[in-house]
Amino acid sequence: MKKDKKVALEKAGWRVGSVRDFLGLSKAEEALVELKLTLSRSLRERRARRRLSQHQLAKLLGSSQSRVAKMEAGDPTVTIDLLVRSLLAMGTTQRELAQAIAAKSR
Amino acid sequence: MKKDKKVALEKAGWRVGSVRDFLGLSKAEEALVELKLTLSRSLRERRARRRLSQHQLAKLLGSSQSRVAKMEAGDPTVTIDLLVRSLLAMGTTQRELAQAIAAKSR
DNA sequence: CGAATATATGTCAGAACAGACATATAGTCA
DNA sequence: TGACTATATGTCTGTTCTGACATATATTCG
Repeated sequence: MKKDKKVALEKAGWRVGSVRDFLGLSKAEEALVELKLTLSRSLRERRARRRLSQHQLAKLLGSSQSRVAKMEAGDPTVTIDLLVRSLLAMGTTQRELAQAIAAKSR
Repeated sequence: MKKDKKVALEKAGWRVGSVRDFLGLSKAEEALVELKLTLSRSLRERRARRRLSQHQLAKLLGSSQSRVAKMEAGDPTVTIDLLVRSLLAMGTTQRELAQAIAAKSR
């Protein structure tokens, strides 16, 4: 894992490799966090492309500005579910979603 | 989406074929259900490929046989988060995940 | 500077989900 | 048939997530 990424993860409050005693799980957790970051960035990009404020997007999603901020910040309390639902609600297709995930967004 | 709507949808048999908006699902909800089905299938395929029983996989994931069954059945109580975490725990890479999502089935 | 706007952060009650367990169903084989 | 194995389904309870709210921190503009 790259240093800046690890810093970003720690900043977001993640404790990598601490939970279960299953061998591959810490690696899986890492992958999960990466995926979340990918989706976070994708969400922010799409919002920016539409020139929506967090407040406007929140209204569109039936959520709140603070939660949108947390989605984009990769906050640990935000699930992939919420991120994906938000992306889909913005009109992202499954294929586009796949592309975003594949690209890992940089 | 409301849970009772999802339940009603399942009762109507949406798992077998194309998901349509005959119950008034929005495009985003439709896409979400499709995505979950895609991930469900992918999970089942990967488990089958490894010749693991649901019980074995459950133990590997730190979960239970019943939850694995629900994951594969696309049960409404199963989130995308759980599906993705399971796939990643099985060693699926982000790129492979993207491919699975892009393919939609198969 | 102060007002306006956008974004970030912390907290909390209620809602949704998780694993676990019991149990049902289905297939296999002796 | 009955024992065995795999999978499906229903439900419970503790845990986690969510939207909402308050509030802090930019940033812009007059």
